[in-house]
Amino acid sequence: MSSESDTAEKMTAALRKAGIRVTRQRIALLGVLAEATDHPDAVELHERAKTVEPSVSLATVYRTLSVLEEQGVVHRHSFEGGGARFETTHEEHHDHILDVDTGEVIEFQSDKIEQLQDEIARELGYEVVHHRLELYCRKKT
Amino acid sequence: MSSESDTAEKMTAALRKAGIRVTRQRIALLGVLAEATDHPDAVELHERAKTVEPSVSLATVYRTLSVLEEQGVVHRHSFEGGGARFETTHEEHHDHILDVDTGEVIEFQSDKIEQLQDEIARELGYEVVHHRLELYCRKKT
DNA sequence: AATGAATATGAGAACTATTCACAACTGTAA
DNA sequence: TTACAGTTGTGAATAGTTCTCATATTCATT
Repeated sequence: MSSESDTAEKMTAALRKAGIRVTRQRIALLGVLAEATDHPDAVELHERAKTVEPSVSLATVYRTLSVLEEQGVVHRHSFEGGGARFETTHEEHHDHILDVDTGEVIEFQSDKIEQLQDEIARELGYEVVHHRLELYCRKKT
Repeated sequence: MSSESDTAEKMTAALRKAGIRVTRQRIALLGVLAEATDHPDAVELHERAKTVEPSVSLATVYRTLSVLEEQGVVHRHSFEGGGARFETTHEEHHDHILDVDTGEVIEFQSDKIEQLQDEIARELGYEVVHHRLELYCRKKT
């Protein structure tokens, strides 16, 4: 199991390797991303980053998130309602259950579904580049 | 197999039954929705509706689409990139493949995937209210 | 056909999430 | 330490959608 600082360092290394500058603002954002266990949006990440590096602007948060997404170190999700939400890619691939009452996000993973997706695409002459699977659920009574 | 006017009439009936007024603008929109075989967005639906009823405004298109969604006669999709796109609910439930190169939308249906989704949710103490499954694909070479 | 009351409409302002333009600043390789 | 390309904050701009409000329309009742 890797620590938050491990995760942040790995992301930093990925940036350096790609010739992308590691600025104070980016360090702050990488830090909050690494320690986030939820799926925060850009405004929330901005709030958190400001406690570390008060100068960070929201525009920079957005710009940096796009850079990080391009570098493959964060994933952007667009769940129903509200803006995009982010998480680091240091975990295994997974999809999401959204609790429609509480807004809670639960991660799950199903090889079978992934396989079926590939099969369906293949039969239609396609290959899956990426997918989006979200289950909007309610707690069973 | 039902005709476009059947579909439009069913939608009209649903509105009447719910005590919702059937206006010229709504008739125009229901018409274009019924005959659409693609997945148009609000602006596109507005264009099409204007050819039938020139007075329709974009605001009314949006308002009516929300009403129709509440009444369960249209589905709203938020595919990656761009705004919401709509289709009538007169077909069987299905999910979508999006061709990442051409933007083409292909419909597919998989009972197995649906079952697996229910299973996964159930194991975690949830029941699926609705889901979103989109495969972003590229044509196989 | 006329009435009336609630509902729907068009126009444009407002709003939300995000990106852009640009002048000033800063990380990094030399 | 310098040089310069990449990055930043600010505020303006954009896209998609919803809201406000005065006017117009639908439709059940007469």
